[in-house]
Amino acid sequence: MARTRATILDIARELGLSKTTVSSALGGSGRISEEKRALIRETADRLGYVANRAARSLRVSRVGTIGLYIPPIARSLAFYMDFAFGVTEGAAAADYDVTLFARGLTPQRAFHVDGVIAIDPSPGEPLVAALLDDGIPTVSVGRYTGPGEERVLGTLEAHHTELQIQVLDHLLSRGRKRPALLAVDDAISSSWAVDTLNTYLDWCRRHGIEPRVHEVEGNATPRDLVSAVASAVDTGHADALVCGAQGHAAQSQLVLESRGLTVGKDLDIASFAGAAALETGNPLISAIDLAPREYGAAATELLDAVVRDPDAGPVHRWFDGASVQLAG
Amino acid sequence: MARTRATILDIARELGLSKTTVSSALGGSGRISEEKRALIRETADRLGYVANRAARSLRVSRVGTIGLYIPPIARSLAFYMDFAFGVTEGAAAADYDVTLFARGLTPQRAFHVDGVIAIDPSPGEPLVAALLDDGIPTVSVGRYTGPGEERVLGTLEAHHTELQIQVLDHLLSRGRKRPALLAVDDAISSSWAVDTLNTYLDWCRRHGIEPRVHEVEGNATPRDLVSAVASAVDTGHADALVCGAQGHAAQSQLVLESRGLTVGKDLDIASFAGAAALETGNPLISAIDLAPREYGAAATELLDAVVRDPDAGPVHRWFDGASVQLAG
DNA sequence: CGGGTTTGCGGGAACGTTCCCGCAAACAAA
DNA sequence: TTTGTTTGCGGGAACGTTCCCGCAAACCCG
Repeated sequence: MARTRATILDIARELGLSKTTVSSALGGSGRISEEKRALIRETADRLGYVANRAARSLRVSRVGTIGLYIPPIARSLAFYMDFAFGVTEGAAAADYDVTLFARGLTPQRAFHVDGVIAIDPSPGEPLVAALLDDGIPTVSVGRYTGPGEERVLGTLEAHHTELQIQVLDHLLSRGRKRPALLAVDDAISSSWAVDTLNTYLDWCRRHGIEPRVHEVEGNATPRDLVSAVASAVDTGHADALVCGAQGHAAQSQLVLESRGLTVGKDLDIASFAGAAALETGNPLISAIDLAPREYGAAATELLDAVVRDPDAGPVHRWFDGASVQLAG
Repeated sequence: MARTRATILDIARELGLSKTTVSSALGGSGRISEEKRALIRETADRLGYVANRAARSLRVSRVGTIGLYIPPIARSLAFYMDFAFGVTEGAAAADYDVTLFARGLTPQRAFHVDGVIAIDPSPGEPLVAALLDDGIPTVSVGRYTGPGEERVLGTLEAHHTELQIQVLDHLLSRGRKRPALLAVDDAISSSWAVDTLNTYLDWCRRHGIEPRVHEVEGNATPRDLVSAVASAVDTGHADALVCGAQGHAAQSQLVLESRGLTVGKDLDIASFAGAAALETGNPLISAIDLAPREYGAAATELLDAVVRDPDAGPVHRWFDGASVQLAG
């Protein structure tokens, strides 16, 4: 119940040393004999010492915290959640804390971080614009276009296009010549949604395949999805469904199997937005695994780099951890 | 690009006052004339002043941060995500930051918070146990049973049982006398999962109804769900499906509608774990809306209370924001 | 053995706040 | 006028670190 933690001075007193000695012993710097260093370390964790972060921050004017901005999109939350965990893990490794930024957060609070990671920021997002305007070191995961975009210090991107083409090629190699795209009708179209549609259309053109695009609302009801799948299969004679929204692939499988169709035999299903529990790892669905945890960790690493050297100019990195999982 | 923020001293110099005066003017305390207070406030935000949190924390030995522990469960992430946003909003109102605790976080870091909110902590969770052991003020959302449970300072619970009974009663009032429970086979059975099953069994007994429990794996494949639904409907002759896992209600609707059955007419569907985009707000599905954002905000409020008065003894609160949305 | 260099450690200031005082001026009560 | 109280503000210390110094003792080399 001891509500006051041991300080560096307690350790010093205990050993008859000075706070300077203790500090440098614990910090690794300075010239200290090895025996003393070991002794200090030992008593430090005997007393349950843990450095006061506020004091350190005040002194070194580095907060040790990164902000994480997550867009308030109802779908694909699972991806963001995993991403957030990845950020947290990467941050712990680099001795950062992660604080959550929700939309509507007053930019005031943003000053208490060393930098922020914004995942899929939509162009109109005022918080991100405010952060950039205030000169907070910011890393964008996925391209950010919008006010202040020239001040984004780092951008991390995955090879979406290449991976999507791999998936489409794989369907083709399995003889599926009429893949339909169940695209998301994205009001605040992120760069990802736009790119995805273009990739599909391009691919169709290059292969002389007639594109079949079926738009699905962002928060479609099950009934909506049933009819979308029905129109793709029955009317459009699709022999493969390519889903743009997380969860839709698994849901489409439900629809097809309930109708007596066997996925992998009668039809194929693929997902461009994998990483859902029911999609990635499902042997019947070809999916892109964005590896959200590793993605998040990579974002942290990038942020750390630009925080350490803010004048390096905008840096762009590719994330190589994403992969495709091909079915059949 | 000014990387050094204005301090309280800058304001003082600018106005020829002392730091004490500026501090108390901004903090609201002290005896200051109203004109001076206004003047100080004005120049403060002219200079873009924002208080240095580290300095304040050091002085008042209050960090201004709460930790949020989220269990690493693959399903119902959407609920946790919304809950997290709710915590963030509530925290902002009470001038807290929220830092994310993932499992595997070294308890060391936990010292940098004023308290932590643990949502649905499983009994074996070592991080939560460590937090309690270290005397960190902890609020549990849902009952925590496990090592150190007597040190939990606050518990927030929703009226799960009552709400679930309401849902079952509603089904009965619509003439559904054979409701089947699609229960989650929860390895680390949370208090919620256990309570839910008991509620259903109790209710059946009281109404002289034969219980129909169909266990579904935590991360069931679509194919698993299809067969679970099929066995409930075809073999068990269920006239209503009650789903325990988030997302299963919407998915069951997909299955039924694909088979040509109309939800709300041929069969009913209800969800005990609402708050998913496709369930709550779906007029065909009776669902419990846990109101995750408000739930999170309430958790913050409770934590704030126990942090302010840690010696008040364990406090238990009911969350009254949850509701049922009845279909038909 | 005398000069210089290295080693091991301590003193003190600083980071930006808050808060306890003190103190003069103004004001009220006697 | 005298005494007491309120008002408005400032000085200084403290929170726990880190980091720049300084300074003895030990060591090295010729």
